[in-house]
Amino acid sequence: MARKLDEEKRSRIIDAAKDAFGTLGFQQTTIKRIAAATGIAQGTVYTYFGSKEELFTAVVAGIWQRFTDGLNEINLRSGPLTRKFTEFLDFGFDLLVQIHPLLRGMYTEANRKELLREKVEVICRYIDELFVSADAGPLLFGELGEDSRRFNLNMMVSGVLFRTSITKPEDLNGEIEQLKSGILKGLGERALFGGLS
Amino acid sequence: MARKLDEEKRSRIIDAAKDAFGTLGFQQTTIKRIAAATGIAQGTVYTYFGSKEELFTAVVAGIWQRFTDGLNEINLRSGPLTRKFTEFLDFGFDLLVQIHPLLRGMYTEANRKELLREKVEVICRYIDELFVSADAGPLLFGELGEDSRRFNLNMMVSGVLFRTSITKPEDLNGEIEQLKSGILKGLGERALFGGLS
Amino acid sequence: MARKLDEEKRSRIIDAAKDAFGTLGFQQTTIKRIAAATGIAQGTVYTYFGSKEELFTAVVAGIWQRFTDGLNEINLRSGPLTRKFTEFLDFGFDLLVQIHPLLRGMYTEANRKELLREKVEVICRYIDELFVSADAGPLLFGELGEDSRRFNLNMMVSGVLFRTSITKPEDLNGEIEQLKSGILKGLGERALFGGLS
Amino acid sequence: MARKLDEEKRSRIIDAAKDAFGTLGFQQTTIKRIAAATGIAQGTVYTYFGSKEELFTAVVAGIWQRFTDGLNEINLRSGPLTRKFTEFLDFGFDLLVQIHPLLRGMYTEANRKELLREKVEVICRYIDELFVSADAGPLLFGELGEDSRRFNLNMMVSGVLFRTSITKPEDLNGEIEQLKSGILKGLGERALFGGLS
DNA sequence: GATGAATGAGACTTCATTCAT
DNA sequence: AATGAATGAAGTCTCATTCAT
Repeated sequence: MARKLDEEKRSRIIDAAKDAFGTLGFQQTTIKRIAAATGIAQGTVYTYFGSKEELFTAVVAGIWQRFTDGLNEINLRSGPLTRKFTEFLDFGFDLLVQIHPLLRGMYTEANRKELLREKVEVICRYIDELFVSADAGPLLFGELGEDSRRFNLNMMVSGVLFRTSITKPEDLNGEIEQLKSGILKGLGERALFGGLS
Repeated sequence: MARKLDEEKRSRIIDAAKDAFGTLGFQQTTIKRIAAATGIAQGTVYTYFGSKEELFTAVVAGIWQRFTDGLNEINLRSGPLTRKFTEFLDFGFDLLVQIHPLLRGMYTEANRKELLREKVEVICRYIDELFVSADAGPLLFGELGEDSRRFNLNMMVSGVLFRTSITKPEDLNGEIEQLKSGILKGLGERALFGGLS
Repeated sequence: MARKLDEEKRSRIIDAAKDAFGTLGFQQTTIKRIAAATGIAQGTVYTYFGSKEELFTAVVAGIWQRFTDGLNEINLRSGPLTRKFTEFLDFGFDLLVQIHPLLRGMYTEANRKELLREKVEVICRYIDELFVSADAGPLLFGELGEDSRRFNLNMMVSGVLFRTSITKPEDLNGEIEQLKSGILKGLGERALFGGLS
Repeated sequence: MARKLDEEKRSRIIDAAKDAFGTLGFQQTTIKRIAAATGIAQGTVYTYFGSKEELFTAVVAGIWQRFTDGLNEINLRSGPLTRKFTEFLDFGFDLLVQIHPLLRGMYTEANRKELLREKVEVICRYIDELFVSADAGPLLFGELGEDSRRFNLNMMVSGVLFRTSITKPEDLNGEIEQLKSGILKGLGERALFGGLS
């Protein structure tokens, strides 16, 4: 037998690619750089991924996979809404830190934009159901109707992604803290007004 | 007279650049294309702008200038909050349609990100003051505290920009209609609940 | 036994290579493709042939071997000139169909050209002897002297190879029919003029 | 005004390309090499020719143009068939020396093959008309019918091209001498037999 | 011996920028 | 000041060959 296709190497490439795409965006990232960061030859990247584009897609797919896996796991747990939502926030923002560098790269081409829009939709639906199933819809945005609630939720999620994507890596942790506490503070205030737990 | 000629040529370059950057993004836009669209020689672009990057910045600056000019003008008008805000929305989204293609290009480099963050801040402050000075803060996001109101406002503005930037040009008008009506609907519902006008 | 396995694998490689070189030419043929077609690993090709070039040479050598074997066999048969020559034509053109795709690859490098020149020489000598030994030299190109006859013969053979090599695969059979009938028609007409059989 | 597109530079590129394509074939020839031989930057080649393929085509077109120009000029002259044909031979072979390196490159791709086949057709027609209009058809290949005469002529022209394309550059002059004298000798001998001048 | 992943040189082409005219 | 040809660095991807397994 010859050397086997190395799952670990594949994942090292993805990691390096994630960093690089993140730091420089899709266009400015070079295969050379990714290869160097992985410690392999340029050509070897093409053993694992057919093209730069394919590599990018694989990076995004991997992250999203981890995200949905995490959501499912959280859903299986029992516990009050507050805890579930906090867990969701922690998990989601943790992952966002990792996605962060990639977000920018996703604005660029039509198909990737579509990808992103779709993901946002999924996230919003997840959160909405979380609250509605706990009979706590108003916690989200007060006594608005369903449409308005969903609209505001979508804006909120979109806003988080936007602010994240225009934040420099070194400021990211601080920014995320602010976002989290901003969200939770709003929930808390509404709970006060609405007498919800 | 020569000066006037120059200014006019400079602005023709900026116009062509705006279109091109918009259609293709920063990276894929070539100076050659911009020059051709302007009807001048490639080299001449460098008489007016030191580099592609500088040209991009100038394009953004131009748009922003028009935006703040517009805001000031609206402010000078008198009228009820509702009308002012509607005018603001109309004006802002109109401009957004024009910026739209450029937004993407602004996520890419550190300095551009900072630029964008700054602009968002300005917009939020403007809206907040618009409502607060009309004594209509709660219209925005209910009876939340000042911090939460500002946070939600920022998320809303960020969300609009995010959604806009992941929308394909051909879908843009529809998307903007949805955003506008979503915003106004929320305001309307809050007015009902709060008995505000 | 091991030896036998080897020989068989070697010849399978040659067959795949013949097809590949034929279809795509030397440059565009990849070792990977040949390996895949053979059902072995890329690296294994190098166990049997030192380089792509060497493999190409082996392919040509194999074909030529079959050609000379065929000629010898025809020579051993008895029969009138006409029949022998027709058999030669049929056999030669049959093989040519198989070589066809390779011909192109032989114009490229100096050593291969020399190879080709040499083969043409052999073919011409064979034909000339066939006719001369049957006392039918004039059939070939009329009452020309020996030198001229040989020259014309060489041109004819060269011409066949040339026309073949600029014929697209899908037109090859038609072209060969034309060449054959052109050759035979000439012989027939000369036989009429010269009263030869 | 800026530097003008330089016709002389263009032709220097073509010359360098002719040599390179000839020496190495289409595939192995690199733009880098051509640029270096011309003494310009690699990128500059693309100012004059859109692609390597386009450059190749231009090279061939240029040569063919000179060829047909030459034929027309010879046709305009008056004089006996012998002189005209000798002039044709001299001119044709002179040019062939220059084409020589390119011939190989023309066997490779379908469209180029078609090109070549077409050119051969033109040449044959020219020669045939030259002899027939001088009422000297039999000089070509004896008393054969029209079809056979044309067939043999085509084989002869094809044969010349074939032999030329498998001749190494350093042997080319010798080879051409042999081809010329072989052709002329055949004509001479037929003239003797047929009593033609 | 067989395997096929790894290598890395190198190919074509693009394009921001420069600079001779 | 305007022009646009020239530059050359750089990018993605291919592939013959090597070599660890």
